[in-house]
Amino acid sequence: MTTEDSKPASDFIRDIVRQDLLTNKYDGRVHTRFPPEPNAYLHIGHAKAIWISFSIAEEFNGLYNLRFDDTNPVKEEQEYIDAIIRDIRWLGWDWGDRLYYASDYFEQMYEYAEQLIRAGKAYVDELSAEEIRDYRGTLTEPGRLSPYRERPLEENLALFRRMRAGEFPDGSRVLRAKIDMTSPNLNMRDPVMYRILHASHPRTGDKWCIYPMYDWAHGLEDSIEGITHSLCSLEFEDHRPLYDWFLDELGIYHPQQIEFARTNLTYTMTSKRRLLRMVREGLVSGWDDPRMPTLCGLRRRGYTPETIRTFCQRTGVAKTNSTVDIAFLEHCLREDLNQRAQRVMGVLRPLRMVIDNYPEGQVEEFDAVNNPENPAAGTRKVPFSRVLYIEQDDFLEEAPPKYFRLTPGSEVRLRYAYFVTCTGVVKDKSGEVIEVHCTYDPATRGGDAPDGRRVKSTLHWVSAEHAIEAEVRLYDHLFNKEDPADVEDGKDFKDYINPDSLEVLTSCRVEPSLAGATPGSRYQFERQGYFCVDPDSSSGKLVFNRIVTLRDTWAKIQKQQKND
RNA sequence: UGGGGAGUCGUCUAGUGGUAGGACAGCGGACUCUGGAUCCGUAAGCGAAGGUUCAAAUCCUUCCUCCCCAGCCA
Repeated sequence: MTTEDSKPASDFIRDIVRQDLLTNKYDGRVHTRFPPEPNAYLHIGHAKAIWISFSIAEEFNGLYNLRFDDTNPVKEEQEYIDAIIRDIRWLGWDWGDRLYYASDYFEQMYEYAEQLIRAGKAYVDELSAEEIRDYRGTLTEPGRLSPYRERPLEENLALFRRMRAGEFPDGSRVLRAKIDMTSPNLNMRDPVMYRILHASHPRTGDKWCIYPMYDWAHGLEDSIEGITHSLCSLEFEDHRPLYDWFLDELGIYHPQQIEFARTNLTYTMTSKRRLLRMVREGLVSGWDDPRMPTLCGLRRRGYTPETIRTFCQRTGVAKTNSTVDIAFLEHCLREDLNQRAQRVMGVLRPLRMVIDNYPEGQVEEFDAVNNPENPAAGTRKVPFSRVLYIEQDDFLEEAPPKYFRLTPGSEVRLRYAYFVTCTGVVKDKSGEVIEVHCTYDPATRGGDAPDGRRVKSTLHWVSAEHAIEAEVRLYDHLFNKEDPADVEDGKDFKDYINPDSLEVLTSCRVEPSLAGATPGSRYQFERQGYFCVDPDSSSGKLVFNRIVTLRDTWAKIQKQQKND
């Protein structure tokens, strides 16, 4: 990790683990797991959960498992399994041979269920889903006992076996734990352990028609794998008594569940349901749309795994609900990319510049630094000629205060090349400037004036004759509301989608050294931002995604001037 | 109005009876062949009220606010 902080993270979970190690609670073992349900793609929030579980195991010389919690075949698909594996690998985690599936434990879980029935702690209920809900009571009123609650053990056993055998239709019966219908914790009011689902499972096919519920399955999975610290998010706090109850009643190995707060990001939506909707309704191009907070989206956008891991570490672990400013993620990104990205010149919105006193047909090559943060990255040659392209933003006929770029009569530096002075412009019929004319000072070759005169600005440029065309996709936040999940009455989260989150520029010009750049490679276009070659690129046409802009103090000044 | 959690600068986070610190964002400045990077400076916080104590973010009491739970989802 090049950018990860050197000091080890410390938080309340690490404190607990340290304490457990001290008291030898699990024979000195630390073993965690990340248990995704394969019903969607992973997003930045999952990256945090993965980081918490995996980095803790790593730090304490423990082990970590990747385990698919595939207990609901109605929603789960192989596509998601494959994507999740790919994404976690990309983040840089290696679980060795410890890739598991809850479905591999179905038989064992079934046996445990029979054990509980024989112990008089579970029963087959024939109430309908609606009735069960009704019998459960409310937050303030206790529930009522199901009329099927006191069946003889043998009858429960027989019925449960027939459930497994497929003798009953979906929804007709469930297996319930017999706990306490008056518990103030609703999860303890005889929770459902198994439901009948005649659905084909991505891994077990049609072998099963009863599937375990989360609360019943999860502790068993942890127990079977010998997990020591089962880390999950806050909403499962209420479920912990149930997690404990099942394991205690069964008398089997008992890991401890510890809950932490999820990490949210401003201007970002991480609800699986809504992300799925955006994909299905075509609001984005897919799970890997570079605007998506999914790991594959961030990857395609150009984020590095190191950035994400650093971000996870620096935002910390706590039990307080938190929403981190996305600017912090972007800060981690820039910090990382600044160190590693090769510099290059690219003009997004080309404006033709003619240097009138530069010899026609002449071409010079200038040495350009590949990465000022890393001298070992060396230099490259950039061709220069009489006709160039500069950025439209870098010329203004009437310059506002503090505008240091090119303006009639002003002198600026063309990066690595010469000082040029603007002598005039050419306009089209509508009065739009379509060409600027300059003269250059041959004495400033390389970019420095021997007489010591200074310019206030340095512009990037490309030689018109040598530049290659490219498409550049400019991204902005997908939502224009700080908390898009906070949907006001009568609105839909779609109302908060930023209509300007994507701008496609098709006639950009980049320096010739970029020819042959491969998808996934990242560059800094000087003065503009970081860009990543998109897989949509073909041999004849480069497509870049803007990962993030450079910090832009001029944009800030402009904003202030606009407000004044 | 049941139960479970959480409240420290705008945001995230340290602190565990002894000077409330860091980071991002903000503001100001230096430097600069990227208005980048870097560097320096600056403003800003213990949810409230009582109590214990020489001393409280920290311990006690009461209150307030926010989040989660009534799936045969996870």
